[in-house]
Amino acid sequence: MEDDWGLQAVVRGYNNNNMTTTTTTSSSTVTMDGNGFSLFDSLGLQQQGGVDDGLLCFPDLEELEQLCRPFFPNFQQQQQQQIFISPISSPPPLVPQLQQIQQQQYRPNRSLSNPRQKRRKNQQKRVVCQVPAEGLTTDVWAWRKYGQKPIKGSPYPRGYYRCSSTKGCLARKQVERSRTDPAMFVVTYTSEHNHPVPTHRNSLAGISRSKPNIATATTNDETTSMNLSCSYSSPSSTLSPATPLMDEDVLQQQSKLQNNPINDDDDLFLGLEELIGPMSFGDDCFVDQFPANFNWFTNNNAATTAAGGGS
DNA sequence: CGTTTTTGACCAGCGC
DNA sequence: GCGCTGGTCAAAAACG
Repeated sequence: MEDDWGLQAVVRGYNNNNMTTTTTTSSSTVTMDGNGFSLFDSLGLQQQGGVDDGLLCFPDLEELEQLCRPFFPNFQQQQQQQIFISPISSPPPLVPQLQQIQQQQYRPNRSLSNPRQKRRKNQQKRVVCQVPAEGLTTDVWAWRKYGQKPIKGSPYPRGYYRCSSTKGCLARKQVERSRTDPAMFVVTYTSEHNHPVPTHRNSLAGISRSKPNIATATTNDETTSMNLSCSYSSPSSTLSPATPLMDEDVLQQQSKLQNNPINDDDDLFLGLEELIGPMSFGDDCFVDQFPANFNWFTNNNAATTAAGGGS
């Protein structure tokens, strides 16, 4: 697995350095630049630089605003604000309204009464986040890998993850290395969490299935495994994919993290919950919950203001 | 024992 | 209709 970037047991969020987030609907996409972007500022752009894989901009401001409005009753006011979100926190919460929409549109779980159903691909809404390799870190959600596929046109396979916090949670996450910039990873979220943020990790047993040498824990030459059994508490607890991006520092960092497991996570979880509320992330339109001038900060110390969407 | 990753197989969407 | 492609399932193995 030396080159298997497919996330290991749990993919836990991001460090938001240079993170770019894109919300995609059937017809449009919103790209959020992690360096303090203005969502609406970006709307005028035809194409977001630095975002590969064909990400587009949201062409319809009104559509976006309508999506946002249910989540931001004071939407206009919030456009004047800046909301800081901790790098240890997950992307924004999910809104009930969108949850309903999503559940109506997409029920991929074959275990449900219906046989496997797929929403038409071109109608899927999703959020695409582009994060640096070292930005793939912790997330309040627990993700379980359920598949990996090579993607045509890309030398890197795509890993498929689902939320493992709660049975029946439809949240999905896809992670693949950027084709144009192997140092970056494209994380795509679909569907939504149907449960609050987990406060304990007892459902996450086995997340730290780290192997003695992560750098060797790969199965695919073209992929890199990201060890994500890291603590949430450190702003530097960013784990990059094993190789080839793995460098000495990261390996040491991972080693430390593995030797210093998640004892403190509960406190952090609670802190997160207080900070951001019982958010849900994974619906097609999470990003829509951000106010227009949302800034995604990478500095842990800056993350003191509740992100939009909390309860 | 409960959880995870791995991975081949299956299935549906889509383009031709 | 056919083939390609992407997304998911599920069995087996591994881990704590």
